[in-house]
Amino acid sequence: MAEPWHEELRARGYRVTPQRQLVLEAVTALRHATPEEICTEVQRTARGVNISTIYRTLELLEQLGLVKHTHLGHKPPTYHLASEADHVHLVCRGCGEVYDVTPTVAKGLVDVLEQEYGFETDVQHLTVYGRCRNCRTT
Amino acid sequence: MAEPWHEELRARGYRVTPQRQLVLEAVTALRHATPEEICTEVQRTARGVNISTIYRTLELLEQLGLVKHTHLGHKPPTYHLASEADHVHLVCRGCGEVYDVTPTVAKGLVDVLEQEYGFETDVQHLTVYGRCRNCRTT
DNA sequence: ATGTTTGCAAAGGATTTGCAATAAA
DNA sequence: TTTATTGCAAATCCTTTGCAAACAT
Repeated sequence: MAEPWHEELRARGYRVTPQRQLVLEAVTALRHATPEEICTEVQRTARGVNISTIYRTLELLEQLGLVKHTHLGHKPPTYHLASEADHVHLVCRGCGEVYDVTPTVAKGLVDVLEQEYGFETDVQHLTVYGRCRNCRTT
Repeated sequence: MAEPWHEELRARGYRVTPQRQLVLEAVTALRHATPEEICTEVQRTARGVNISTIYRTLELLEQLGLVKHTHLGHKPPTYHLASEADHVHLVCRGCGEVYDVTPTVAKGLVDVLEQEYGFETDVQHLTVYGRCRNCRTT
């Protein structure tokens, strides 16, 4: 229970609550989960937790730099741990699967945008849509 | 008024209405506009047009392949003409500006994903977040 | 005339907010 | 005790849907 982020919270005048711990655990366990899905996961342990608490907690955790969110197509934003190695998301239009791949795949893109447009790419938020190997053959 | 898509519509049993023409004109004029913004634009000419008509029309026009939509961050989907040359979107986190750039910037990325992961990239739906030249210097 | 399309109002899903009660410090 | 946090309900925002009236063909 002596997790480092507990002190981080208190130092900023926030409080460590069971709800906040559970949300962080859920984000850790689920990877790329929507608020709704996180809520369901949290409620497996603590039934009473309200969806609005989930939203407020995710906002706080993101502010603290513990989690991040991405927009994957139509669906609500999905959250994942910030500490996870940075990755690029591949979203398959066929099966809907989300794959994480190394940011190095985007090196060429990043370099071109930098040189040609002076644009600094946020690689961690890069999402690529398309068709995965499985769905292309079927 | 003898636009080619009019026949296309009728051929499929749909009807050519003022609302549909206005929506297409608005999408043409605005580029990357949300349904809300398109509605406002349309209403400058025809006040009575309802937002639900905008949604239904955009859905129809997209089905016909005349317009496409993209998800740009938090905001509602934005629509643009399908006939516009394909492009990659650069979204600046600083000023919110959306830049269109040639899909060739993604060649490296596309090739790597193809070779390493067997993933077929949908370049037209690629959106890159980051900071534009202006916002980096300021 | 016939069947599509529209405007309106109501329903829906996701997210936010106000507030009194609860719990962390 | 003090004040941040929670649960609840209501409010908002965006989008969809049902339906009768209006319009394109």
